[in-house]
Amino acid sequence: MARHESDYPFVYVTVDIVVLTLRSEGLSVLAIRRDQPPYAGELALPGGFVGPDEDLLAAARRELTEETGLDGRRLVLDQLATYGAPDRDPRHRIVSVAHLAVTPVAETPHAGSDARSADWLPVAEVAGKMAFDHDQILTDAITRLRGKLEYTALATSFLPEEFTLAELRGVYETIWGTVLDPGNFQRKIRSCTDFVRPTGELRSVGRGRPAELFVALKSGTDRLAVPIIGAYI
Amino acid sequence: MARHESDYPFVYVTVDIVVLTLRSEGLSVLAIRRDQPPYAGELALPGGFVGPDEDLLAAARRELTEETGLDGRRLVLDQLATYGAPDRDPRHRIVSVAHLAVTPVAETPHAGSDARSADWLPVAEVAGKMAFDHDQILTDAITRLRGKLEYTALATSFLPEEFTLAELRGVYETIWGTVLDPGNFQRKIRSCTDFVRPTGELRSVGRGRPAELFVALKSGTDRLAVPIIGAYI
DNA sequence: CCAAAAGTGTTCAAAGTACACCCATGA
DNA sequence: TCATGGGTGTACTTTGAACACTTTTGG
Repeated sequence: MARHESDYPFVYVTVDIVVLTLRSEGLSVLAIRRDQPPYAGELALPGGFVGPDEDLLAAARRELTEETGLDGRRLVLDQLATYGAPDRDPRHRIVSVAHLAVTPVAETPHAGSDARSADWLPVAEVAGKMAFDHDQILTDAITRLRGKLEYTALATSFLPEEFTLAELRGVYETIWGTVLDPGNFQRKIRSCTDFVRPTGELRSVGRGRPAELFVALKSGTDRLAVPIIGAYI
Repeated sequence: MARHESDYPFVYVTVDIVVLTLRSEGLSVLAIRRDQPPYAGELALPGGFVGPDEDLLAAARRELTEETGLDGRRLVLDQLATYGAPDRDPRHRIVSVAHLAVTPVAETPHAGSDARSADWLPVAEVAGKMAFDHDQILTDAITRLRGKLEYTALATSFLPEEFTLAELRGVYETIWGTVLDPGNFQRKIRSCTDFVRPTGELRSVGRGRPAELFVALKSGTDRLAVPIIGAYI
């Protein structure tokens, strides 16, 4: 602080949100198609300016609702990282606080202001095609997600309130890109006393023995006492 | 983005840096005593405004040098989190991007502009006594540090270029607040092929068999193939 | 020689892995 | 009854924890 702070230029501060969900096509991200320049017509993450008296997390939640109409109640949202390269936006100096959100099988989003469309797109499909530095933000979000699956209850945030262990296993398999042994997975999850709880009800899906239903004991970002698998990859 | 961005107010963006090192008193943080209001005379983290065309990380490195005179070369620095509660600074709306830095046994810092003094203080001594939301930032930094020791090479950043395994073990013991078995630690570290490399030289300190010297194979924030201990706490 | 710290060996327990096997359902 | 997915049993392997023991120095 060599000079007084009023000598320093103001900066625009925005929030961007990487909303992830699982669909039949795999891990998908909520992307908007920009209506206005710069990058008009290109894909981008939902986001917008932080209000003058607004907390960063509140701004992220508000923007998400405004731009996509997604209901924020069962949504898990927390801060990812902040991106502030001087040339990341061609118009102004904009520092953006990126957030990571996870939501259960998604309602269809509807485009809000400033966006031609808002849609779920498989992450493989949008990779390398986003405006600004949003490709980097998406990459960082997925890396963070893979890590968080290990030591938090985040996997349950991809599922509805009640789910089977096969569905939970599918979350890990899709996001980690691995195949997990159903029997060992079952034992591992049931042995964690702070992760999920069986409801006692059963659900029959097509052929096969009906599966027991479970509910999550923790919210998405809460830490588990024991990590779930033990190795990244 | 309901309105055009120029309708939105500007925000001040700063960087704050939690610089940590190990001294005889334990884990210590670089704290300045503020010269100007608000919070004049109180402890705070070094930090300052981001320049108009300056990257966030570059701003953190510059501020650290300006305010404390610390040489940034062997310093490991990366982003921690961003703090933006509307009332976190009584003067203006300030969003601060906090950074975590780790440095080997420290030179004495000298106070720079806007600070009466800059000093290493044990973290237990400053806890609960800092200006703004800097107590929270410090707490978050230490939590992050404890986690990063597990899966990155960060522990070596607390040590000079050459160190013994006993010194490395001391880093983990101090920061985790645990006692580790010297024999098991030795085997564990030597079995990681991507963490440290013995130089072949020995160093004798007081009594006891001389210890082999090691150098780090990775920079502080690089991920290790195998986590070091296996349990947080 | 003795104390102290470095480093190695050995044993035991816990956790993860592989896979065989039984259970319950729909077609 | 057969295929399919849920769930359990079990043997094997790997990893970590505890601790005895040897090595190498300074006093």
